[in-house]
Amino acid sequence: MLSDVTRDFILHWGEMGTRWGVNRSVAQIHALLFLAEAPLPADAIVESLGLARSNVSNSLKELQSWQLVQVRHVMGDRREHFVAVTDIAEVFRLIVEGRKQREIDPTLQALRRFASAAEAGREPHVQTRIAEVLAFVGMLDQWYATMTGARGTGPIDYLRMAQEIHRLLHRRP
Amino acid sequence: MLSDVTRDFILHWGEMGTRWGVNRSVAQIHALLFLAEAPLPADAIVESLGLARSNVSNSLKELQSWQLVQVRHVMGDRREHFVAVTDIAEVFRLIVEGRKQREIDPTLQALRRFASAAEAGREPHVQTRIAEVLAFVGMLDQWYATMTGARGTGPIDYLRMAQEIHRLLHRRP
DNA sequence: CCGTAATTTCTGAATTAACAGAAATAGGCA
DNA sequence: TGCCTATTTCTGTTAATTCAGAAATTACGG
Repeated sequence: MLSDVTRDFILHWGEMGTRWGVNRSVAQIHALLFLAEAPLPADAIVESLGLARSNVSNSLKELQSWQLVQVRHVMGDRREHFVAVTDIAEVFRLIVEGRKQREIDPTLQALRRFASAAEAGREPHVQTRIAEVLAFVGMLDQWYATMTGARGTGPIDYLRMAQEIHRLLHRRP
Repeated sequence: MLSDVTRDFILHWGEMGTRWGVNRSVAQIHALLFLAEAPLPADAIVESLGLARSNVSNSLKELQSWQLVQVRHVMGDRREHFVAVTDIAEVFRLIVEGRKQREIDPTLQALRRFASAAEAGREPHVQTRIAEVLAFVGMLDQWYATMTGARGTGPIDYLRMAQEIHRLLHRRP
């Protein structure tokens, strides 16, 4: 049985998921595992959220492909148990990484094709605009690589650092 | 009649839109206006993309609410013409700003409620996790405010700066 | 090697979102 | 005021997604 807070958190998370192109079940299961104290078998998820077994199974596979959820084995129990990454900064990183791989990278590819085609074409405006988009997305990509590549620093450290630097640069003379 | 590049760009943009929770028509219209050389009346959009007039009307309203598209009036023409923001960095900023207002801010509110409720509750794990999420989202929010609040600097300058600082800090001794 | 429990895959139903067309409204001009 | 054009709102349909249940597969224990 879920507590009120847990239930509300899961519902909100699910709702947010749908807005960001993630299906509700996946987001809810993720929220549940994120708050769970111990690894949960699929059955427990089915009971807690009232979803079909198959749905839970597919959603868990999806979450594993994002590396947000891992399988654990419990001694004397044949079932698989699932845990979510609980470090919120790491969760964030994994989500950004996943979207990058699935969407930004292909978009970069596509933009490069479009840019070539536009150069060959007869539309200076289109050529310029696409070149600018390409440059911008490329820069975001670089920036992301930098941010996550920093040895020993997670996104939180990075954000703190950026803030601090900004304060130094912009403090009143 | 659209050129091949333009058409492909619009299709790709539309596809990306759906992945990020934006409806296809809205994203396509945005792409079309983004590449357009001059302000376009709704009819022209209908013809170019083969959408229903009503759909175009609603989508334009949506885009205006994001400030991504503005209305222009052309002398001697009663119809409204539409232009998109073409500075890609500004487009990026507006999208982030929109999502922040519509989703992050309400989420922050909700998280604060959950955090209070969790404190009152009897689940230390839940309390800790939610507190961490709240802290992290709050930090992102701050960071965003800093990034966009920088006088005279757009996201591009900010990204460049961040990269440069990172290089300085991490260069081999 | 067979039986059982666990899990995944497949298929169809149901829900939701996107969209076109019709009807209604607003805005200007004679 | 009355007409014409542009635009929006409303409503029903279509398409896409989500999801449950059944069937199939896999893994394990005896």
